[in-house]
Amino acid sequence: MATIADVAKEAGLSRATVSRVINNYQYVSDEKRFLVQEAMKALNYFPNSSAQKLRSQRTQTIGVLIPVLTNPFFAYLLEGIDRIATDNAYQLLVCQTKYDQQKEIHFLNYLKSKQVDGIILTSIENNWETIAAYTTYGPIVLCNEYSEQTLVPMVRLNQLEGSYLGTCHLIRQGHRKIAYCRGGYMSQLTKDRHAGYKKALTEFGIPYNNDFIFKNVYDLEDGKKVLRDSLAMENPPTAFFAGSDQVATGIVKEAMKQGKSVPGDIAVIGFDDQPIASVVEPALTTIKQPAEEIGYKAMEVMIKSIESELEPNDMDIHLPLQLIVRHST
Amino acid sequence: MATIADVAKEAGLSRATVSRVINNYQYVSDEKRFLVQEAMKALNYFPNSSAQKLRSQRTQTIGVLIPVLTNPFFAYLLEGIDRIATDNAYQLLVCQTKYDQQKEIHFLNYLKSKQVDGIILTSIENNWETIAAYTTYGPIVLCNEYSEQTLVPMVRLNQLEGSYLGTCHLIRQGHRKIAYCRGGYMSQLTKDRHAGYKKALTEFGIPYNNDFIFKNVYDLEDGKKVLRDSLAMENPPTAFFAGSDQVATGIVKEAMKQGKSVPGDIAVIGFDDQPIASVVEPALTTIKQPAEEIGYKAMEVMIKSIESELEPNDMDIHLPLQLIVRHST
DNA sequence: CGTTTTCATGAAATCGATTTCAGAAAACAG
DNA sequence: CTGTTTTCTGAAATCGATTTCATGAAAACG
Repeated sequence: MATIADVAKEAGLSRATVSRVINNYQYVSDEKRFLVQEAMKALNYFPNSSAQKLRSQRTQTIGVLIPVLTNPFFAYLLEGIDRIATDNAYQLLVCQTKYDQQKEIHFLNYLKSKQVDGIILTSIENNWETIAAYTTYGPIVLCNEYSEQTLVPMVRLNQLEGSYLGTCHLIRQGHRKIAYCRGGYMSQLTKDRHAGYKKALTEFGIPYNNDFIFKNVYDLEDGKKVLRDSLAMENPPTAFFAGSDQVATGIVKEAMKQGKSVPGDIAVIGFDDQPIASVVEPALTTIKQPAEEIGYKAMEVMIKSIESELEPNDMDIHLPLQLIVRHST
Repeated sequence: MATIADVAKEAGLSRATVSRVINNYQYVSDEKRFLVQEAMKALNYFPNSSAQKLRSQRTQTIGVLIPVLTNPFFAYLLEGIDRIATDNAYQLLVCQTKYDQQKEIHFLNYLKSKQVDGIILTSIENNWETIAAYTTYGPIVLCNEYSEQTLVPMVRLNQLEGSYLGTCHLIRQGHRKIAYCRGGYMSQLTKDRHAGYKKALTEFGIPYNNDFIFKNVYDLEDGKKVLRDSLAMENPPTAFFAGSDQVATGIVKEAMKQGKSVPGDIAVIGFDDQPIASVVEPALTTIKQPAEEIGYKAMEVMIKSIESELEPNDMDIHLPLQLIVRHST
């Protein structure tokens, strides 16, 4: 593969001038510019990107840490991030953490090795102090998941309001025994959702029942298990608030299989509004999260961060959540 | 950020020795190795990855070209690729082509700029000669999509057999008016599927009807439209063979909405066996494609390619397809 | 017309690592 | 005890670009 020196020789000019043409610097005469371009074509030249990165100290690459690619919510989030990245000539290094602390640290170190210009976190596995330490090495943007601090920009939804809305909806449908399904680790997002659920119960004077909290629930199969477990209870819940549409779908499918009617016997409400939510029968009532939009904003803020154009109100961007009522409630 | 020179100074040794410790070269005395490690810790040193890549001419990065991230089939494919990549200390540069020729070329050029060590193609947008020209610059592996050549390794399924199996199944259920939905561009994969469909018809003496071929059909909404269009036909098909579970789901949902019974009035068969296939009611009969396994194999072959350990039978790996009969037929 | 800007180019330094080469010290063999 | 091989280390070259600095020519200015 030809190098910049080869091109310079071919064009009868210096490496500096070739470099100027590559980076279209304004003060190059049309004549020389043409010579360089011809030489580049003749030699089929492409600049070595590692050399460019090393010298310029810019990688035009953003690391995106996501738990799992196959979760549609994150796929859409990534789609949003990618859209803005592509428009601005940035590349994405997609890093799956699989909800693992070590992996998260490993990927954060890409900032230290200058492999990426910045990192977008869509989930948080380590405690905040650990992560905060990395802000010295490059911009970090939080999206979807968040933390109670103001050190790095965040793009988020009001999760408390989301679960509050959903729970109120269930209560207004007459339910008083409402189960709530969540993941394992109590992240800020999880805490807020939990708080919204509790707030609704409290407002309507419904006692909080710890037996109605299902933990470590992530996917469709987990949802099915939740429903089966609940039926084995002495005093089972009549409504379920799931942490994702996958889980909600699992609950609905299993309920139907067990001969229960939805929403007659059991009401279910999901989170996300993924395509699956309108496919399952009955279609899911759900809290819509604008995944792609979160991605757009996060990447926009990241670019501003890199170009030091961050404004105060970029630090905490809120996007609206929306209750979508279908037929599962 | 500290450099290798700082570490060398701190440890009272040369840069070469530090480098040897980083790359754990065997001939370094325990004493010096320890000194270097201490110095690295003390300075919180991480090697600059661009410098490493430039000097070693290895990026440990593979470019993966996929049409769209939000299509679950490709998400699972990517998941498979990522699994093997992670296990072998490779990173993935995920590149969405959005079925665009220019973008595909753009990403292939990463090979020329030595930004990636190799490229995995999961779809093909340009003609084969164009792509073949890039094999000079680094290994290319074809996965899922393929071409009738033997220049680069391929990991694929017998698509002809897949659609043949599916069509035969529909015929055996008594259908003779069978529609077939496909995308726009006639790739080899699309051609083979089409051939399998035709082959089944021919074997059972059913005439091929061009009106039953629906083109440019990709997602759920397209599927719904197909069903509506078909109902407007004078002599509508009684069965549909869809190119993906998304499309099949759209057909099923719309059929139910239009008051048709599935599979009573209309039978539908999908492709992929995505999660959605078992969620929709009635659950889809489909041709299961082992997406993750394709990803595993593709990345394994890529690594072999890079390490020049490719064997003749790695050049064309076939994985089995499977007809899964559920309730939509 | 002399002086200051602006434009255009090249030589050389630089980014931060790895690798080659050469030589010293230690281990081993005869 | 000498000669050979193996182990260990450092100086310097190298990977392939960009950037700084210097310089001369051309244009603009008063």
